[in-house]
Amino acid sequence: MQKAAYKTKQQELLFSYLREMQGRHFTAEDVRAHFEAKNISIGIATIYRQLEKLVNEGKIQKYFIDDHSAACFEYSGEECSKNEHHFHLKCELCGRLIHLECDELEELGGHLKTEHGFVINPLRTVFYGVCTDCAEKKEKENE
Amino acid sequence: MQKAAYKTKQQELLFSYLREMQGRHFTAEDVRAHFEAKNISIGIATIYRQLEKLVNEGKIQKYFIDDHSAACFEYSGEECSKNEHHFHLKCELCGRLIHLECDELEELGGHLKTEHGFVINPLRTVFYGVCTDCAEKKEKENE
DNA sequence: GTATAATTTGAGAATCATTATCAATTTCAC
DNA sequence: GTGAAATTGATAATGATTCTCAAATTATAC
Repeated sequence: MQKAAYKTKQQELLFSYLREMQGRHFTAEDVRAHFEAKNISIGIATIYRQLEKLVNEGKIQKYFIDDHSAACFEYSGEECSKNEHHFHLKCELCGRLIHLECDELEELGGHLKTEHGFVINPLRTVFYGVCTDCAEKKEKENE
Repeated sequence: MQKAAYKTKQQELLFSYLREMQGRHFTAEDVRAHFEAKNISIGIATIYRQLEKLVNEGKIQKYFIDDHSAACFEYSGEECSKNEHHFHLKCELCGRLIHLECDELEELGGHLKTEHGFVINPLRTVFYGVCTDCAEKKEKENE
C-alpha cells in the first residue's frame, strides 16, 4: 500500500515504444537510441528503472541472449503475457533469435513437471543451438 | 600450426582444481578464492584465459546461470564431454542448479531438428523454472 | 490556482565481471 | 645454457547496469 504510481511522460513514451516493438526484442540501449533519434531525451537510468518495473509487473519479458552483453526485453502485447507460451531459440552461429510455438514443448513442460517436479518458465528459457540456414552453410563449406 | 602449447604450473593447478570439482559448477572467482586459501597465487587474468581455452577445446562447459552475475564453468570428466547430454535446470527461487539426464529431452532434440531444423546444444541450454522443494514451500505459504 | 507532500527523473559516480595491455617471467627445443 | 616463443599477472580499460541525491514533476488538499 505504498505506491501511488504517478503517471509520467517518460512512462508513456516508453509504452509507445513497446507497442511499436510488439513481438520484437530490444535492449535498453535500443530504447535510448530510438528516442535520441527523435530528439527526445530520456535518461538511461529511467529506461532501466521502467523496464525493470514492467518486468516485475509481468508486462514485458527479459532475456539474456548473448553471454555478457545487454539484456533483451520483449513486449508480447496486452493480454497474451500470461497465456502465450512461445519459446526462444538462439542460433549460436548467426545470433538470430527465433520465436517458437510448439506443442511438443508444451508436452516437455508436462513431463518435467510430473516426472521431475520441475515447473519450467518458458518466458525465461532460451534454447541454444544452430539454425537451419547456418547448418546448411556449414554443410556447403565442408564439401 | 602456431600453438606450441607450453605446459605451465598454472595450467596444472587449474586442472587439479577441475578434477576436484568434477560434476560441480564454479566461477572464475571460486577458482581464485580456492588458491588464495591455499596461499597459491594465480592471476585472475590467467584464470579467465585458461578457462576460456578449455571451453574452446570443449573440455569444460560455460553456463550463464544468473542474470548478470559471474559465468559458471563445469568439468564433466575426461570422456563424457562429447557423449553425455545432461541438461541443466535452474530454480529461479532457490537458485539451485539441477543436472538432468532424460530421454524425453533427447527426443525433444530430435523433434526440433526434424520439424524446426534447429540443432539444440545441451551444453549451453539452461531451463529456468521452479524446483520441487520451492514449489512445496510456496504451496505451504499459501495455506 | 496554490501549497504541499510524495514520486520520478537524470546526470554522473559507482559497481562488477570480464577483457586488453604489455613488460617480465617461464617454457622448451637445441 | 641460449634464445625464440608462449604464458603470466598487475593494472587499466570496458561495458552493462545500478546507485545517489538534488531537482523536477505529479497528484492531492485546500
